[in-house]
Amino acid sequence: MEINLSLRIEREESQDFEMQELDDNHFAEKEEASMAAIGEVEDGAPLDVSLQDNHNTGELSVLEMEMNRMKEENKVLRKVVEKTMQDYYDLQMKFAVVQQNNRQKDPQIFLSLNGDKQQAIQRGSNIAKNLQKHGSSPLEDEENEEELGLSLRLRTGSGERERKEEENHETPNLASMKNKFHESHLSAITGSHVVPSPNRKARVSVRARCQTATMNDGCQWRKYGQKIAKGNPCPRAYYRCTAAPGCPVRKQVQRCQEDMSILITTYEGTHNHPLPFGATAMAATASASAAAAESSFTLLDSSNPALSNGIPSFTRASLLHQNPHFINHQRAPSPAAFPWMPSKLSPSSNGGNVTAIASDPKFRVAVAAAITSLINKETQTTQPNASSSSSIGAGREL
DNA sequence: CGAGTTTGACCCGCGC
DNA sequence: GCGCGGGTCAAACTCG
Repeated sequence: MEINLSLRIEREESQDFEMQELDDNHFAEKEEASMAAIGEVEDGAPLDVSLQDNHNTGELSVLEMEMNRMKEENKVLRKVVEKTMQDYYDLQMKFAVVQQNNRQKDPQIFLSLNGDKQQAIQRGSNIAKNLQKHGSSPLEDEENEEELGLSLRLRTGSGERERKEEENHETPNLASMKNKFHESHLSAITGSHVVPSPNRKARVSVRARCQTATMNDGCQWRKYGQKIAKGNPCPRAYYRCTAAPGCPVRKQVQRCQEDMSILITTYEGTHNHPLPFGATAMAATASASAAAAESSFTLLDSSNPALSNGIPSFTRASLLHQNPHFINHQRAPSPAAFPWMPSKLSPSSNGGNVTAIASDPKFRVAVAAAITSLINKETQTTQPNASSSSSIGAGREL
């Protein structure tokens, strides 16, 4: 199974734009008010002292009113940001569950963020269509990824073959792309021949336009090796997660040969410790993938008491690994709980690319669209369940 | 001095 | 069996 999450991020973040617009309005209004005050002073040619006092106090009151209004708006904006984060986290949890349920049905999931919300929603409906047609072709993906700001690919297939496919994907040429196209369609037609291996590890490949050496994903990494991979002059760097001792998660970072501005980061394994909120976005998919691999064995037993509340225990366990607050609050952890979290949950904060993505309303729309299409498909093929309907609700709410 | 990076050596799987 | 290539190790080095 391969799930492809592609996140398209426009350079101009809408929220930033809105904030900017808001600020501009404030400045315009403020300027207007002060200009009006000045105008009054200028119009009133004889400058009486008491009159000037009146003007000063009037200006002060106008400014105070402005400040109060700005405070109110700041509060509202803060609430919006908080709600966005909370919604995203909830969706993330639900997505992991849904993805687990669909692991054998859907070859690819494609999320995109590009342009306005309407486009995102339209793309969301395209997702559903693509899903019904065994997912978008690799060629389309390739074309799409050319436009990408960031793409997230999740795979749970067995090691070497997929690794080679990934190599092909990273250094595409016409022949290999043709082969891949043919291969994927063949496998889609004849059914998946990827036999789950007990030793396989979940791999999540993220492609992002990034000028820095590595993408800031909220985690703590230590470099342990570097290699020049064949066919790519750019060295591949190997990182190990050092956020907790013994954490098995590793990542490989390599620049795309075709476009040096694209950074390909491949994550492997599941974190054995709580993650900063930003990092959970990627870890959730990796963990869900790992859970899917595990489920091949644990779910074989229908009498397995692991299932409760519609959430398989391993899924909940993996969620708990990432966030111990899941049971108690089912929402984003407070910064106090995780001191390394960025204290300001604003899209423009330096908490990492993922944090910015997570708080992007377009991302929410795209996630909602993808989840909705997934669930729609699921309800068509299987019986509806409680988590699905709640997810739909969440999706619609977004 | 501890943590992180660099880099050559080594291990292992795979194809021929 | 051998060579190749990807992945990892570990000593040396750097940096704060």
